[in-house]
Amino acid sequence: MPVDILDALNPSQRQAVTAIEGPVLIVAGPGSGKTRVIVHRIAYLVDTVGVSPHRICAVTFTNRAAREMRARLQALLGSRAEQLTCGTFHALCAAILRRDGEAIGLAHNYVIYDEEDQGTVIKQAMEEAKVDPRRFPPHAVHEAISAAKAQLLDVEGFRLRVGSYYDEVVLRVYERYQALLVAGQAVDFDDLLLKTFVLLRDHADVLEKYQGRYLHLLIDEFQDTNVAQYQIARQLAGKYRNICVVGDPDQSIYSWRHADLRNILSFQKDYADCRVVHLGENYRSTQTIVAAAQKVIATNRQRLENPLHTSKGQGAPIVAAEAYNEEEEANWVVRELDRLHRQERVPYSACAAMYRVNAQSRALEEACLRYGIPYHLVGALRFYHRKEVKDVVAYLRLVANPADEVSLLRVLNVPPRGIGQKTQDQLVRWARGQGVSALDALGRLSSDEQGAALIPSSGRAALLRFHAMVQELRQAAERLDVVALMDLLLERAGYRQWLLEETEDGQERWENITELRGTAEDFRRLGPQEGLAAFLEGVALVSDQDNAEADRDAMTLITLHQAKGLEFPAVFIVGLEEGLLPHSRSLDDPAQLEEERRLFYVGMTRAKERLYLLRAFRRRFRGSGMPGEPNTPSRFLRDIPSNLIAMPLGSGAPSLIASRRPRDEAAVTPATQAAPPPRPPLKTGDRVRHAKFGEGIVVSCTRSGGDHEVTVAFQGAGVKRLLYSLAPLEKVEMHP
DNA sequence: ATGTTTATTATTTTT
DNA sequence: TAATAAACAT
Repeated sequence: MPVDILDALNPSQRQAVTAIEGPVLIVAGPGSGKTRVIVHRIAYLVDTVGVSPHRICAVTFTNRAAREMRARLQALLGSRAEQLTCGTFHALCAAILRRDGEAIGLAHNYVIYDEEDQGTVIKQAMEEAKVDPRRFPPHAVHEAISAAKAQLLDVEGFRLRVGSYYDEVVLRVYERYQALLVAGQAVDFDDLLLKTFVLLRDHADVLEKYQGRYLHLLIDEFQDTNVAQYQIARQLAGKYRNICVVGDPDQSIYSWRHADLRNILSFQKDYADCRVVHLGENYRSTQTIVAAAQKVIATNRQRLENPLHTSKGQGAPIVAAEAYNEEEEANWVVRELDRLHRQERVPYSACAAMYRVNAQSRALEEACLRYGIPYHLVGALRFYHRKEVKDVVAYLRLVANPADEVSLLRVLNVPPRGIGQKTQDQLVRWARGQGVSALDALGRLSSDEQGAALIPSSGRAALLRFHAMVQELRQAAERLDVVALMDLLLERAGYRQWLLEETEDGQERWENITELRGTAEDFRRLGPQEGLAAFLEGVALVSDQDNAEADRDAMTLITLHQAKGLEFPAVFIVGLEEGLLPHSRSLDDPAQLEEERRLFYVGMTRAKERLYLLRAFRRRFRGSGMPGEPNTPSRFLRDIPSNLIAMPLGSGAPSLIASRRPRDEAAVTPATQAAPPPRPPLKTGDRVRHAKFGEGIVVSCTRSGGDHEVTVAFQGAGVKRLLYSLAPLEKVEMHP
């Protein structure tokens, strides 16, 4: 019902939803109901205006966001939501290329290389181009190529832009790199965009097909799009010009992924008639938090004014505190969390700790473990990055696409088959000489005596056996679905047995394979060939598995980058120190410094009710012994008006953390809550009394961090592990 | 061919 | 610290 769709919206939101003709730019501050607007806009288009969902394309930045959007639309539109095109730019492009890529010479069964694969190809390319990987780190060269592709510069385009010796080196590698991808019928992430752009540019019929289909185009997180993505969007919107982009320049934090803020300016220039809607009402955070965040972001020079206001109450003051080191900092967080949980009935899941670099999660994790607080670490070890998962995927890729040399070399000797580096090198060289793929070269081994002579006889038999196995799998792939194929492969390759019997943590790793098998189940219904292709595409594009235990009441540990788009009633931002938040790598560049500030802004605006800003006086860097240099408080703290900041809990003195003299160490109030606990309070054999568990005997008492972990065998309640500082423990004197 | 030791080097990471 | 890669030994 149309009334419902518009009813729950404020005037500017309503404007954003109903402005359906022509180009629209929605500037949406944090917590302003951005997702809500997008979802309602689509529902409005379908329900009220009568646009077929088939003709709407919504682009998001993560698969997670796409899934969420689809789910919310399902609630509003029911099964009609299924016809909607909704996904990331990469997924959209992958689908277009799968359908029409042949027009630009892309095999229908092309593979998508992930970062690791791309790395191997780069190294190969550097070797061929005779570039010393020690002088030119492969990662940096790849980065340069990736940046070029994001600006839509292919090899020829880049050649024209070469302006330094370094560029020239990059160019040489770029040429080889691209040739290797083509030979393997493979694309990298950047190619998905670049090749789609080229396809739409050079093939009017294909362009017409997609332009004609998409009557409405919506792009979320527009501030984080790169040039290639923007240009593709322009192509798709070329016919109807109904393009709606939503973004917030102040939350642009991915310039290092080639996001280009100038896209917003370009949009206003390219679509001079575009309507601009500002969503400035924040429905998320208290006045205190909004005001502080506004002050912080207002310090940036490169900025469009975008005032934000909230109708919420003033709320609690922001708490800023200094701990002695990262361990105490983490303890402070966890103790306060525990206090919130007990005194104010705040669930753990309402709280998040955010940090600049992943390494900071460790201290927090340890503190959680120490205090028995459940936590959920976001994005730690990614499922599809695990060796065993990648191995199986490589086998499947090889079956789907025999030209994929990277995958072949990955699994050729996994499990070990006695095919060493030397044999592999020989094989590759011979294949190159013959101008065939490595797998085809294997096929020729038995008949070609000359070629065979190049391979040591010991390896030859193993190679032939491997080839026979792959051929068998390829035949089986014609009739077996993905799951059955996977099962066959695991047996024939001896992978299962090897994993379980020969490797460390074999059991655990096998379970990961089982999980992978589980995700493949969804692709069964697509039938043999289709299912395999779709599965591989999904694996390449959906690198995050957020099937994490969402039902558990646990606090969230997350990087500031990953936190974008989320919200929590209580947020702890840790590591507010010069060199960490602003990160040392951005200190010398004003533009990067502004991005660091935006990152902090993103973090602050995740908080609904409570915001804690922590820092450590000394911080150890990657285990380098003990002390760590004294830290200077982050310059960002200076931007927060002191009347919005409370003194640290438990501290008698007023906090001068937000003072204009942050270098004045004496002015900084230490967080007394994080004070070190007493000396070893108990020893094994001591008799203690606990308020709840009654009497017991100390089994052990060990230092854990700044605290003491006491294991006690209680008479009635069994063995418990307790923290001395928290548990209501009392020593019972043995004898008079 | 493969296992072991030492050297090196560290942001962020939606795809 | 810890992860990875190159060098080295078996």
